[in-house]
Amino acid sequence: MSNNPYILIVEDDVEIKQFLQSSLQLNGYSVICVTHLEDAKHHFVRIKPLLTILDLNLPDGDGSEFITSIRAYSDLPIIVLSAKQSEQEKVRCFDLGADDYLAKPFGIQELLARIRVSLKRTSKMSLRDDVYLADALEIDMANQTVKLNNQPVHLTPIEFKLLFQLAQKPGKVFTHRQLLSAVWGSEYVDELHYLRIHMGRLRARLEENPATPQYILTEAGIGYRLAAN
Amino acid sequence: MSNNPYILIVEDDVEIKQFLQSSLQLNGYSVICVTHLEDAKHHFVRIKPLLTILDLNLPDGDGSEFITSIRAYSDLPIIVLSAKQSEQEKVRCFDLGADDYLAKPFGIQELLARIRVSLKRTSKMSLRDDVYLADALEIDMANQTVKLNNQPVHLTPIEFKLLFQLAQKPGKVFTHRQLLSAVWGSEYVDELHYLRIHMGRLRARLEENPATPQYILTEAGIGYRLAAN
DNA sequence: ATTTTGTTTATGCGATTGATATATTGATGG
DNA sequence: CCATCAATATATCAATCGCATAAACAAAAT
Repeated sequence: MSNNPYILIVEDDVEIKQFLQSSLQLNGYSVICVTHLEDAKHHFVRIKPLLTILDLNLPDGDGSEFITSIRAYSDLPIIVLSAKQSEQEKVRCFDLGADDYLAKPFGIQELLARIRVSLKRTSKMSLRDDVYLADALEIDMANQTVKLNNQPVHLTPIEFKLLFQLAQKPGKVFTHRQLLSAVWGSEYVDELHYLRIHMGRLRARLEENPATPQYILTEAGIGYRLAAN
Repeated sequence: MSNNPYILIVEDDVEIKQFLQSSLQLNGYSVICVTHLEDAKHHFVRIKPLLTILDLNLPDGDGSEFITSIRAYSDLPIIVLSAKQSEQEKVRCFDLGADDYLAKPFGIQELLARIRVSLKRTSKMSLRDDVYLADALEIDMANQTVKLNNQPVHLTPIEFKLLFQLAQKPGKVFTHRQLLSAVWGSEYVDELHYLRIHMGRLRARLEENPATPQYILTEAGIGYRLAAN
């Protein structure tokens, strides 16, 4: 759902790839390796790696194309590796949106240090505050806060998870089992009463008149949904 | 008082200093140059430069000392210049808190590109560094002072960091892990009790009645935030 | 030498959650 | 239209969890 703690390595040279992979893993990072541009883009979208290590020279194109396409929608850090020492090339990469550039041959300790710097910075950036908006309901993921008609509403952790789940797709019906699995875990899919109780509590907080709910709607025999529009 | 659009150059070699200064000015930056460590620290506190270019080899000490003392309270970017190519030296600087490291001789275009990257990143983080004022509490980010009822309050370094972190975005909830990572480092993200203890100590200093805090608010299960004003 | 920080233990409090019981709703067939 | 039953909602209470704080002390830093 959110950022996975992965480092994506885009490198076609088998030796360097192995070297990077084992070094990073030894330092406690989870690593995913790809060798082609298209794979890289595909994986980036899916796993949202905490950081990408990118070799510029790839079999199916120039790595700088990767930077451009990623930077259209994400600020996650990219560290470029390249055989080229050319200053022009470095400047080009930086201006496309690379965060760092190491020319080969590089020391692995330096790379690891630069990775630490990038990761630390990301964690300080407090990420973006993605906010869900559904009618008068405002759900701030980063702050785990909810506002109703611009009034802050206090929710407990479970209540927040429930509401967040429903807000993934307003209007869509989530089955009891889906909600139980998402909030409590897959081993709780039969504890229907948990859901009832906490939905009740959630309504008590959000609904003016819980008996005739405006936001959290019941689909008898199936589950619940958040009012669309 | 607030962030001035200055770049601080800490460099004792006259030739390089001149070269940097004119290059940066030609590219539209305002520049302040100093040659000594003590001057550097002094100016940093006063002008809060958007970025610092730091030569490690200074007449009155090692530049890394500057990094350490600055990083105690500020995340403004620091780019290190050094004649040393030593990987160990680079790693040391990065881990102290440098944002980038260029070994001499370097290309001015590369330096300019790296400066652009750092500045772009800072502007995305949009942290505040002016004065937070709420009721009787005054946090002066530029001067690193805290006043309560116009009386200076003494805070320990950790207490400073904690409070400044919260003051980066009053009202925003910082998770336990974010605070632990920002103040102690990412390897401490699970030491929740550190946070509790020191928040308690901070409250003891700032809050009239620590049991019903006015400024430092708890978000149960998530983290802490500074009361918005 | 003094202040600051890390570590542990214990305790009280209030909020959250889970468990149980009871009430309410709403669809359906008589 | 009412009776019935299943599904849903709520009310109440107890167990648990998370938080705050204190105290005591060692270790580290200044």
